[in-house]
Amino acid sequence: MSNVPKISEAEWEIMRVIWKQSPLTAEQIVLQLPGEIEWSDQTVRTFINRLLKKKAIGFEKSGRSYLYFPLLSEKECIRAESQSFLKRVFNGAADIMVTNFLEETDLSQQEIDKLHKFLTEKKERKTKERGSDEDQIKR
Amino acid sequence: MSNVPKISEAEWEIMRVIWKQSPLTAEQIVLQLPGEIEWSDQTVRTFINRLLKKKAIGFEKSGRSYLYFPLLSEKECIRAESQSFLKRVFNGAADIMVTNFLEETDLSQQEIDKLHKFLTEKKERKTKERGSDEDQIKR
DNA sequence: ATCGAACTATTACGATTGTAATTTTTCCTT
DNA sequence: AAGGAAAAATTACAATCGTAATAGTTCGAT
Repeated sequence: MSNVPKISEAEWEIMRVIWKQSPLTAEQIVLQLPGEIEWSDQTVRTFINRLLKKKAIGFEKSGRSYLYFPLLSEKECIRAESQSFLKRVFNGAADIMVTNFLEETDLSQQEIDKLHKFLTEKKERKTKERGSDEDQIKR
Repeated sequence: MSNVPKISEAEWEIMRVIWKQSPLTAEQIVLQLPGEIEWSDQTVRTFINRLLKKKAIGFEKSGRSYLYFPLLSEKECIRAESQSFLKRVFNGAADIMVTNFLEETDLSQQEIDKLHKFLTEKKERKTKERGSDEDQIKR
């Protein structure tokens, strides 16, 4: 499992479009790309082809053109990239990484609240779990 | 400001060593690399040279060899890489990214507590700040 | 059946990266 | 001063990436 190929920066843009909606033709993908991006059609098609070669997307024929759709889920790609980033930059220490982000990023009040609540829940869940964990260890 | 060059995965390993302690000779760097890494001396020296070219590190002569030291701080490199990762994978949304990490990573009780506390403090600080912020806006 | 527009596929090319080997320089030792 | 070991600098080479241009193919209209 988890043989996710490396998706390059440019390819991520393509994937994001396809994940949001699929299947799409190459032309539709070009149209759906964020406005800031100014790639020639050919460039986009190159990226599409590379994603095909990497089996990150697939296609089915439809008239003269192809309809592309994802073969990898956004979740698994995010997970793979996150792992790689974590390892590269933080040597794998997720908590340090999160702390750093919290320190460096200016989150809004709402965002902080949301995260705080999320952690409160996670704390509780974890506490409850502890019983069964120990059972398993003791076994 | 913030013209941090791109540090490749392999180069990060070198930087981590130099950040932990410097200045170091090339040989010392080789020795300080984590055991899992099995690069030939020449490979390491190639990476050192690339880091020199990128102005990520500098050196001073010492006998027949050089003593290398960082020109970029760990903090600024982490910040740059984090920004790039955030943009590439989460399209810039820091809160989503953190939530995702919290969901996906199996943090220990202690780590969760620490983060929870950190957020509690951040929440309070933010609340206090609000007064002066509004003052400034109202001004 | 044919021709052209629209698609896809192939090729290009310089930069960066991982991984070294080879060449050049430079102190230290004799 | 000379020779050699060790360090640094240069060169190598295939893979990936950004950025296209060009070549090949195919469907639809005449």
